[in-house]
Amino acid sequence: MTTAADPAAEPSGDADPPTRRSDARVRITEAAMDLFERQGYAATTVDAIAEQAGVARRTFFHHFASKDAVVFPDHEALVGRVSTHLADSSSEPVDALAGALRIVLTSYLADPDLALRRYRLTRSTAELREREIAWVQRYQLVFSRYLDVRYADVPQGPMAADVVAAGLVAVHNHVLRQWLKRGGGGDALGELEEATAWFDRSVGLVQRGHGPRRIVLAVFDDDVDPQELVARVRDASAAPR
Amino acid sequence: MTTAADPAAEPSGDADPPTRRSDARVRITEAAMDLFERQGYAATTVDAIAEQAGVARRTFFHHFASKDAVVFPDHEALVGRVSTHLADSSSEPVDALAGALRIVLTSYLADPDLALRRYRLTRSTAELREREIAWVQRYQLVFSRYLDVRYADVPQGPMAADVVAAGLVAVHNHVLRQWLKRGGGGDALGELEEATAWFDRSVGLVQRGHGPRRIVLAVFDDDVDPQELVARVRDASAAPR
DNA sequence: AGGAAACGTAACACTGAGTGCAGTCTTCTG
DNA sequence: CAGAAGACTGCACTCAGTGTTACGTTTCCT
Repeated sequence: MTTAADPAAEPSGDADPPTRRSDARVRITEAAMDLFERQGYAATTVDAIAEQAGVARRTFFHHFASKDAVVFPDHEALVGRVSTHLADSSSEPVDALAGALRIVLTSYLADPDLALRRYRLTRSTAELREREIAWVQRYQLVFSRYLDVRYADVPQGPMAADVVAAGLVAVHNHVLRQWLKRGGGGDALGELEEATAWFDRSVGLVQRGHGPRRIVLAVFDDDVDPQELVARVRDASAAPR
Repeated sequence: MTTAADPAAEPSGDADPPTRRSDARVRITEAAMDLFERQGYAATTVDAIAEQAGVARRTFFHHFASKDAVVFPDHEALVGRVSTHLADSSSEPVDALAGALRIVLTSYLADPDLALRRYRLTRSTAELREREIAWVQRYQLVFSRYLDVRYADVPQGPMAADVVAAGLVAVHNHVLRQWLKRGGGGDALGELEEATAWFDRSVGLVQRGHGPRRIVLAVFDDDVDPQELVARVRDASAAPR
């Protein structure tokens, strides 16, 4: 069994000679996803994946640390990209984090088909769900550490950092899940933008700029021109803090 | 090996005959924690645990579904207690959830020694950390489902439910972690109370009572008596919504 | 009390994930 | 072309987890 050196699978009609650089990794992921979907995750052995990929069993474990890692092949790289984005960003904390969420969501949107297959798979397999949760926690930890520094001076800083990190991750996951549930349609990135803005508005912890939330006490004559009153309130609300 | 029926371990000087109901479970957990702490989690085999507990290997798996389950023996029951608490509670959503957090924290506080041993263990073992995160997610899901119903009418209801659930879990974990980090001292329950109150105050999503956040536009004559102005503002702020 | 059901425990055999190691083949480079 | 680097393979091994059957004890029912 595991008949090695079997050059059978090459469906894509490429003209160039078989550039066998490291397509093994790709073949393995495709074979794995295919088998997982058809037989279920638990019923698929690593042996079966290796055989279908035309690869030795040991080679599977050279590319992926475990059977479940094949379902989330590049999360590690994504965490890295998010970290560097935050390290390089100089904008307001919540804006930087919103940018980080955008990076993550975009990576899902880049291949909707794969995202949906993974979604169906994780929905049906408790083990994979746990693994995914562990990944999400990685992002949350990165966020929390990032905010810890910026919230150093505010009263409940470290706790606020944890809460805002958890909240923003929840926002992202909510938007992503809605998108997945409706089969990948609609403007998920727009919804994320809207959702982060909503979060920013609704959660009083965010510390945009500096100082506490403003309260404007305006005193007018009771015969003030209504139009002028509206204009003044508008200007005061829109003014930079 | 695995010398069975070895009635050696009975350190507690009970007078009654060895009521061998299910002390095997207790013996297993104690043996496991002991070996995990001394040799590390990965280096301890289930065989070794069973042998030290004076029990057959198969018996271990009759009591615990997996090697890691022995570290979190009664989380399932705790999730159940939290669920029923929420189902029975008729107070304001956030108060009910604060009560749920109190239940969870109290269960840690009930046995500080065990909590601290578990903490050290999970800190040093990635596999156990993942498992713990999965448990936390269970609570968050229960919270989120609970809030989903109560936030059915507000604009961003489902998302607010996710965000508040995540935030409250983060609050709990923060308080718990602080308590664990300082070795189990101080009034953790009091801190939790304070922290949930702070969350309630700071997060505008909480929807205590009903209706959106108020904006009061007050118009006064410019020769208003300052004391009267202060009094009126105080009364307006303190008024029930 | 006698007997049956329920349960905890035990022993055995088996599958399958993951690891360590030693060796082979491919490919890139001087 | 030789040689180094790295990808791939084969094999043997450990250990987690499962299914099954069987045995003893406890408990509960008649």
